[in-house]
Amino acid sequence: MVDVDWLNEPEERAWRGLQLMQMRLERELARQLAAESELSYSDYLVLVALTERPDGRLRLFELGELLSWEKSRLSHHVSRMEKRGLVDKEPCDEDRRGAFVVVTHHGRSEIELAAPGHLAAVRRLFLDHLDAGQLDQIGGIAETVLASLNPDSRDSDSRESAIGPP
Amino acid sequence: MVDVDWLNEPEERAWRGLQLMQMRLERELARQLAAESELSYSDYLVLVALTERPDGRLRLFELGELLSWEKSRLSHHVSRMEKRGLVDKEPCDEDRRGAFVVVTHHGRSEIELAAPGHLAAVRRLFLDHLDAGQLDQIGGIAETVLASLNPDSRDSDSRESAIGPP
DNA sequence: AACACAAGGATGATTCGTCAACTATTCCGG
DNA sequence: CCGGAATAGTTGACGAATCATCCTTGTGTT
Repeated sequence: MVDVDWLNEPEERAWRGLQLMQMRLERELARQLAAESELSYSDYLVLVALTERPDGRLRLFELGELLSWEKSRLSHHVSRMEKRGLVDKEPCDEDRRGAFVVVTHHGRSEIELAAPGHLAAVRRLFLDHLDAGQLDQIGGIAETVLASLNPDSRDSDSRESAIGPP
Repeated sequence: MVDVDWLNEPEERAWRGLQLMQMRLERELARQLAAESELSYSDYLVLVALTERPDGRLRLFELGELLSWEKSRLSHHVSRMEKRGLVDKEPCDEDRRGAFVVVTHHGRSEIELAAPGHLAAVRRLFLDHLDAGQLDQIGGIAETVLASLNPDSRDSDSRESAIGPP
């Protein structure tokens, strides 16, 4: 009825393909992690971020920014992980509102256990199908798109609320 | 400690970039849909699949395959959509176990209302940053990866359970 | 100093997705 | 025609994500 600016064929192929691919990959990886470790994919991402730090610790809000997670999700998730002994929460002295998340021994051993299988799966399901040029293409595209999403001081879309930006 | 076959730089850039990009895009699109319509992103996908059919109807399992959703998720979601008057469920005569999902008037009008804004967002956030070559690259990569994921009669990874395939 | 306001997090209700188990029908081999 | 398997879909329980709200501490203004 209404005539809309639909996607043309290559656009649709790229967009839908990407979406479907991503969903299937994540599901497959989640499945693999669940099967071969005690970690969910989310757990894995948190632990990766932490273990990449030399001291294995991050402020909650830093972790949230790294993962692009909402603070509420992060708070809930970290609490669950804490209950399972994968991380600890420690108060922060410099800013007494804040807290650190610290990976525990158990957390480290779990991710060291999980990583090889996970990485193998990432290769098998995804990376192995790409050549170096494609890898680069993807990397570049992702960077571009992410950069455009990022609020590098942008007013996002405060159209009619452009009343009082001090 | 354990030395694992970590991703090298271009691999990591591509893989993490893609993941992050996808998450951010979906969040942004979900946000946009929520703001400008009554539909969630999932609702939108269901309605697109249905309205692409000339008769606006699909068997549940067909819909499930199209979206790559688990049947349980689909069942729950369609029930919720039915309660909101976006779709109907109709029994199937040829196979009396089965059922059709049919888009309603209301469903149609909601998606016709939502589509322009959504497509505009897809363009603004994603497609506009790509040239034709990149579009093609992405499409091809997605196809390849999806093909390798698909169980075209494959035994997936039944390694040691290769005992009794009748 | 006193105030409002922003930032870092936590919490509880609700919604959504997944898992396992279940019903009903159809398919197929004897 | 019968009995077991596979298929279509539902259901309930649980884990996970989101939303709005709230509490505490920092920051900045006057």
